Amino acid sequence: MSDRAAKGSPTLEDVAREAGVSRATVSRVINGIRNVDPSIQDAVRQAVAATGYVPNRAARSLVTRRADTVALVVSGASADEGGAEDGGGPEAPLGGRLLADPFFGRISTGVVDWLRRRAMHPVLMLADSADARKQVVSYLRQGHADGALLVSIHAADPLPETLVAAGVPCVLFARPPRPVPVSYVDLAHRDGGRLAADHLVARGRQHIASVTGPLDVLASQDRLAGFRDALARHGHPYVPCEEGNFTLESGERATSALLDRHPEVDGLFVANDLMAQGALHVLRERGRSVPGDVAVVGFDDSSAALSCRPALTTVRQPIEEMAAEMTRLLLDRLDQPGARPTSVIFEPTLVRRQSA
Amino acid sequence: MSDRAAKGSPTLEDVAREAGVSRATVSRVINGIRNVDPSIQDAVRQAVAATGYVPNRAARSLVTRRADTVALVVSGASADEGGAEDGGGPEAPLGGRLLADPFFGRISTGVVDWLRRRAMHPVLMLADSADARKQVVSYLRQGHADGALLVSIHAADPLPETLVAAGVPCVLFARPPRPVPVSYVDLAHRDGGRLAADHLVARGRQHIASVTGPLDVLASQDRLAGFRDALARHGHPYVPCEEGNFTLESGERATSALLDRHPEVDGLFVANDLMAQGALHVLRERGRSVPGDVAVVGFDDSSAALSCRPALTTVRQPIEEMAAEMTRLLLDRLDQPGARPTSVIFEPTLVRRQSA
DNA sequence: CACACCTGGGAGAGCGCTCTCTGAGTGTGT
DNA sequence: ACACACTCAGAGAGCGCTCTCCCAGGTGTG
Repeated sequence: MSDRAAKGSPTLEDVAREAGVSRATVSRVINGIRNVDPSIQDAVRQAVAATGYVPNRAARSLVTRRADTVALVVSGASADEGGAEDGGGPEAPLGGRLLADPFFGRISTGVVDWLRRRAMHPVLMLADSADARKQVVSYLRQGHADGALLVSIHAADPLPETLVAAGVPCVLFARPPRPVPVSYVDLAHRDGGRLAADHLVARGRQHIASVTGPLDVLASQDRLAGFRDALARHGHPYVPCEEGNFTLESGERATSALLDRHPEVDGLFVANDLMAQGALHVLRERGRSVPGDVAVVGFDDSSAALSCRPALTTVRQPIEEMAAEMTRLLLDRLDQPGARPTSVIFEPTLVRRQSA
Repeated sequence: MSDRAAKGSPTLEDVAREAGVSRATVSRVINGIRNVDPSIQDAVRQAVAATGYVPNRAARSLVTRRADTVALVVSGASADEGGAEDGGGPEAPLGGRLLADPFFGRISTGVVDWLRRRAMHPVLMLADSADARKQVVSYLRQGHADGALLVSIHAADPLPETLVAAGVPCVLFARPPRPVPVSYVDLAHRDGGRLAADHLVARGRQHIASVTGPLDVLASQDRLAGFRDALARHGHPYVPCEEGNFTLESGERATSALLDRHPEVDGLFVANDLMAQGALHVLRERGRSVPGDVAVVGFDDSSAALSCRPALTTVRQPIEEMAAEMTRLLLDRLDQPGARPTSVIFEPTLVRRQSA
């Protein structure tokens, strides 16, 4: 069993000798079996078992020019970069916000789940600075991975274009900010905003406002646009807004500001659950009951939605399924490099709980 | 720039021709420069730039027998396995609890952060079933990764022993349940328990109880043991306990049970922050003020500790640093395979907030 | 009965890199 | 003056695998 430690693991050659056939035949049996006599197949398989043979990945990759690995790149700006940045609110002491975000956990769950059916596993890469981005590109160009799953948040992120230009097959999570010939999965964020608006109106709310996500993020813009459109159709021409940056603390701050300016608010759409949790804190402090005085609708259906009291009514994003689909698209792309880019858009759903 | 797509990227040979030297010399320049004339070094570097050369990882790995990659294995039982399992509480709808846990996010932050200084990146693997575990072992034996960082939760997990037996260099996060000659990092969980006990006593609490983690997890046992020992020293011979499984819902359930049996409780140590959040919910429902009527101390200092109201006083586990150290140990091990296994134990600290 | 055709298996040429070995050139010691 | 070390660059042998030939033997056809 510990041949490996012993003195170099057995090679194809060893197996071939053991089975009394040629290297080529063993190779044929191990990969898709093409025209090999069943009795010889058996002999080879026995020899493999006897020698404890495991194919050497590097040698195979060298000739097939495939790594059988994909990169999962989490991209976003960090402190050393320009662009919209939260200054490290109360949830930042953990350092490296990107991976600590439950959002990322849900994505990797979906990715890993799908990949391992093909005995593949993702290489985790963080692209949070110009340097890191360079590293990612070079890593991919070295052929260590066949393609990339790119989770990019900010609209200013150059990585999607860079990778596509470098000829690296990739699939994005979320529509690229500028048009790029690349596949992606996304959520119909506008529909999500509409769902929230319809629900608040159905609950009889008259003074409806929103805490938005950072407006340099496409998803935030779309959620807000969908929300506004739907409210307009319900006869609400103006929607008070305050911008947050998806952190708990920013949700508290934005909600406070909103209530100061518009104390009459009785319905609130918050662009993610974490900020919605912050909104609940502020409302409680101010003695406003939820959903009695103010109904609150969140977005994501993350674990935060369940750990609040009252539990959040929220717009669910099927992140795991989206991540799985993203992975599927990349694998398809690798199987047939010629294919045209595609996009798959998922529909959000409203999850009703106590807050609205 | 898109040489790659063009027709096979340039090889060492191409660079050598361009620079007018031999392949070997180019290789010497590209790796640690050993005895190469400065003027020739320049020529080679220019040729590299001119051709856009990027070394082929597979070819290099084939001869060096190093993959320059490590695996980050997250191991734990899942529904299809025996062993202590929560039935999928309210936080489970996301599927695949393991990666969605913020705990994992913090670990990967620490790992990635350290690895990329060496231009390395982790391959993410989930070992949540016998099949998946087999896949992990085979993957490592194929030489796709040089070693493994193993985050294993349950005491019954066979993976640590399997990997060590297979001769795969690895480092564990948390002490292995059975003695195995392997390096690991861990927290002084007993000291954490003691910290919580001392704090509750200092706050003048007389009736102190605990919601524990699953007792098949070493860390849970140790936290409880340390807590009990310290209380005994303070003259509290008996500590009412209720077992949870680290989920919010189990924290609620355990706290309810505890309060039913011991309504006099005025100090509570909960073995992780998520369950502590559940405890706060129950206390609020029962009209017990925190910290007035009951003081609550959590464990971890996760983001949950900050999103509660009142914010949790908690025992901080420096997970990112522990993960970074784990990574460092593995890299050391890879650099000098002969070295003896080591262990590094981190000290917890008490973070005081509102709940106690 | 000669010819083409198909099937199953072996021989061998690389994939792109590293690294040892060899040898030419340049100093040093006696 | 010669032997000796020492420095630096090239030649070339693989690492373990895949895959394209190519050939042997069996089957079908005119």
